[in-house]
Amino acid sequence: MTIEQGSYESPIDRSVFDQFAARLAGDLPRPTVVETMTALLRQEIIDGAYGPGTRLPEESLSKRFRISRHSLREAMRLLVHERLLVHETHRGVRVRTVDVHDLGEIFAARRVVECAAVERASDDGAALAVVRAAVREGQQAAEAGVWATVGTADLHFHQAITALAGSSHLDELMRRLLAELRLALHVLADPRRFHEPYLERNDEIATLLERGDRTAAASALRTCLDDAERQLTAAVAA
Amino acid sequence: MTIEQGSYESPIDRSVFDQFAARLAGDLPRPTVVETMTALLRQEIIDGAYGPGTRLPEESLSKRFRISRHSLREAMRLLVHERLLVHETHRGVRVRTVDVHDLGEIFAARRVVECAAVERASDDGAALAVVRAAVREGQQAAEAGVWATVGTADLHFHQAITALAGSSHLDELMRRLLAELRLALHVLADPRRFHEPYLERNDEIATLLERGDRTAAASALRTCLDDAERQLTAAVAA
DNA sequence: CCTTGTTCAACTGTTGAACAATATCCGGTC
DNA sequence: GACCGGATATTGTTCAACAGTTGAACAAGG
Repeated sequence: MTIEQGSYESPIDRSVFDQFAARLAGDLPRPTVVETMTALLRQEIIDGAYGPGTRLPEESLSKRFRISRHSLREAMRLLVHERLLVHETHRGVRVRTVDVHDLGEIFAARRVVECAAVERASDDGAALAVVRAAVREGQQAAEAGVWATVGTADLHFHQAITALAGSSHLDELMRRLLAELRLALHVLADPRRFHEPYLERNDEIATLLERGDRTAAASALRTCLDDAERQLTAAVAA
Repeated sequence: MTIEQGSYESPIDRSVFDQFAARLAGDLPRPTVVETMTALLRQEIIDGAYGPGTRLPEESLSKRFRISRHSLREAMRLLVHERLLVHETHRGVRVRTVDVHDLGEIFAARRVVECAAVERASDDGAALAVVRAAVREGQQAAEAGVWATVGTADLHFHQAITALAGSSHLDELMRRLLAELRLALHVLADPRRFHEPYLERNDEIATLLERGDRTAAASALRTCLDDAERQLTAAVAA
């Protein structure tokens, strides 16, 4: 996997921006330009629209979406804060590249948070139902053969696991960790080979949780995380 | 405790800004205006310079520090992202007010993270030394009678506890949780009465950790957190 | 008395232009 | 090929301007 070092160029995309703004406007008042831009950029980045390390020059991007440099800068600053972009003074921002060390830190945090969530899970039927739903989401995507969606479902599964702890702060932390992790997922050569085994393993974890056997669930979860870290580390190192 | 609803006004303070920038410049190249402003505002907020709910109008603040509205906006947006400020479209930003519900969420996350850190602590002598140092910092501040510093030392203690997990992500989460918590600490009528008992309790936890008795340490820590939450909840509710 | 416009001042959201500061590229020199 | 100076491109920062909203004061009407 080569590292994309160029910078993204494109003609005017104001329509994409407006469309995204409309989608955000689903509920409350018209979203702000900065809010829209932040959400749009975030989506594009985690979708892998700009390979790791890609420069995002202020002028081209602001022209592309027909927004001012100021609004764009505010949006990018937020994404830097979320660790999806990295910023160097007078050198601009680039899409974050997740290296082996980063992976280690991500999984270290995940082990603590997810395992704790499982061990201390309250008997919350609703929260467990979300876990089960994520498992099914993955199985259906697998039947349809859409392996990218299987990957997304796997992230949903772990987000649901975290939610068992009932802490919005931990939910938010996991949201960011998984977004960061998704950056690394783009380097996978064979998504199916990576994701498929976890369908059954997640199913088993969900079943153990439904039976109330938290210790066994935590143990299985920990093994999953260890394996995933090993595989991803190998993939990223290559 | 009355809730400050006014907005902060003050004459020009460019000197304060420059001084802070110089302090930040200790190591690397001259810090950016936005970086400086973010750090300065963050410090002022957690020091309680602007009571909870205080409005921070863009124009007065930017004039006060002689920086542009844009730079100020970027700084404030970051602090909103850190949950120290809250933002409402067209209504500006206010200093966050931590209510009883927020306290519950903060402590729920702290219980998970800190207890997990203690239970899974590696036998890292350096990390334990930091814990011990925080205990001593509190004891010395108590001897000097500076109870605000005792409170700060207590936060350092819990930060050091979290560091036992060896995860930069968890360290960062705890940094934010404790910053949020500090907002609530300002409502304490009698800091000494609140902080003093924890000097000995923290000492005991550190001792248990040094002996390698993680289970007992985790148990003691959990009790501490429960008590602190109860006290703070009562204080905030009043 | 309460509710419903109406008006106005204050503030935020957003943009464009301009200039300073710095990094990067490029050609010349040794 | 390594080092140096200047041209160029980007980022950092400010100022000025204007459209949109909010909040409050106030008038009109039931």
